[in-house]
Amino acid sequence: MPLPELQAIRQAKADQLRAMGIDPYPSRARRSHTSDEALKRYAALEPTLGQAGEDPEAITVVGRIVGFRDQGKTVFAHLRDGHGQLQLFVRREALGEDAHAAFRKLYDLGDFAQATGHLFRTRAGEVTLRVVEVRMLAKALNAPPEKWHGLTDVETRYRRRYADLLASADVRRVFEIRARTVSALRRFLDGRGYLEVETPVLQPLYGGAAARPFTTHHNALDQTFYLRIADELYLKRLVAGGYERVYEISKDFRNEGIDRNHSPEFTMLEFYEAYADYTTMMESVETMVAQVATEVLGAPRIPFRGEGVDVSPPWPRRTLRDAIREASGVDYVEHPDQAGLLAAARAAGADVPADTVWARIVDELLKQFVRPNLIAPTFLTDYPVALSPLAKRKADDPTHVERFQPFLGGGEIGNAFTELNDPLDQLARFRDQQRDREAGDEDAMPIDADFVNALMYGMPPTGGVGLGIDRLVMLFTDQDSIRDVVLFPALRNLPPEADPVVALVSGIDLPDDPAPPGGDGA
RNA sequence: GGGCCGCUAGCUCAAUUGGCAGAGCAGCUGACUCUUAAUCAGCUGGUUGAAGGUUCGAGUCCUUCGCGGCUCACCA
Repeated sequence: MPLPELQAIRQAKADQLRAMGIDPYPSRARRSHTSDEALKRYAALEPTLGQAGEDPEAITVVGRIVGFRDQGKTVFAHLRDGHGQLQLFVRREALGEDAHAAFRKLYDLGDFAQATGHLFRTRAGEVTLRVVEVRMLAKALNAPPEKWHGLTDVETRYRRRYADLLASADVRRVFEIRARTVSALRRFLDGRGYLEVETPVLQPLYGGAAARPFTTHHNALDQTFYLRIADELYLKRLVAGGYERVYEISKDFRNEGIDRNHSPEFTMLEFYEAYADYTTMMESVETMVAQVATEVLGAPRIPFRGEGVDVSPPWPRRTLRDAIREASGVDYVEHPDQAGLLAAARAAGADVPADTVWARIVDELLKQFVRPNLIAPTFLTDYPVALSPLAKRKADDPTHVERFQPFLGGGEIGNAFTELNDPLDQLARFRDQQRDREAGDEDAMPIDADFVNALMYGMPPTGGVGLGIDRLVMLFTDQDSIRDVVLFPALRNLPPEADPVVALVSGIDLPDDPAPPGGDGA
């Protein structure tokens, strides 16, 4: 048998259609109404219709067959399109005996079909199409997942997202919200005069974040390239070049662990504004998130764990130092050396390895004591300079930089600062990074001489923000895992011999000399 | 990478202390003129993730491997 049983049965039905002169994969479809347009049409028409309650005019709809209830002379089916679904009422006397028999025997759940007929309301009250003509648009060989439970195995859902999507309206909704969120962010920035730009994904030198890159190779140039870990340094070059407001929505890549909050490729929004500083950018962020939430979700409120969290501006602002001090009792400013801070952190109950560097201990205090409680939107501001090699120092406190991170739902959704535009300070910070790098810190940034050169031409005072789009979408859709807001999350390859899809497809025997499309078997 | 848990029919799930691998959905055959998780009768469908081992006998116990989830470490 060329196909497993279930697929072979459907393939045989396709062949029967061909034998009847019907192409099971026609090139064109016709539709006069989407499902929601049909429902609206009937709602508007119903009061004017007589006793019969039937639309005298025929309409044509298309979609996938998602329900099929055969009662002999009558078949009820549901056709789902991108806008909803519509019930079909398929009667023998309306369709003719042969067409009716063909519909009953040769159409299956999952097939795409086109139906023409008249709208009416059934006794059970559902607006339904009384079908006078039906046509196959695409025969499905695989049966759809179980109609009530859908796909529950998360691995299968991620590997075969198409099956997940066709089985689950909830999953489809998540990615619709994602798309609308990205488009609302664009609208917000476009409306404020930002220019959307595209900077290199393949970079000869990576930078702009503390992370390990993916490395690749260009054959013709015989040169190593890195997949970008951030857009920051390129976008600031553009500000130095004279654009006052730029943004990019980019896939960034970090060669690090994968977990609920981390994907090796993820989507980041970065935007930079000349003559702004980090306080301006805080206003932009809180306004943007609230406005986008209103546009996408209907209110400035995210559905956090079923509870909901208000994201209306203004968001409270607290310095990192105060937040840590209040939550843990540790004032890191009083412990400028590693040993002292380590002892204080441990005394406060933090779990910190003995060899943790000073800046990382501060980060641990933030993570362990502060972050989990930041459910309502909050800006933490003013970070120690050691944590932020691209941010500008505070004028009144050179040990801290003008940086903030927006927190929401117990996690950070971004990172922002008044950008460092002093070329020599930037060079010094790069050199510090270089020293960390030589000391074995693989995440430390390499020196980007060309970026320093750009700053030497002069970059205006600038505020910049990076926002994690995946995390924002997780909050907007109340999903706990980044994999549930990424359509095709990165997964380890199955060995071919263990992959059921490879087994299915490699087991298919095709005719030696396949007939031209639509011609075989006819 | 470490620890814990999981993998049974196309899909969703069962299977007592180790004792004949089952059900629902889907599918096939048939019945049925307003159903909507339609219903009714009958039927098909399995290398229990893979390979070894223990045993009279393994879905179940042991070992190794594969993939996934959670978690810790690293990070946004």
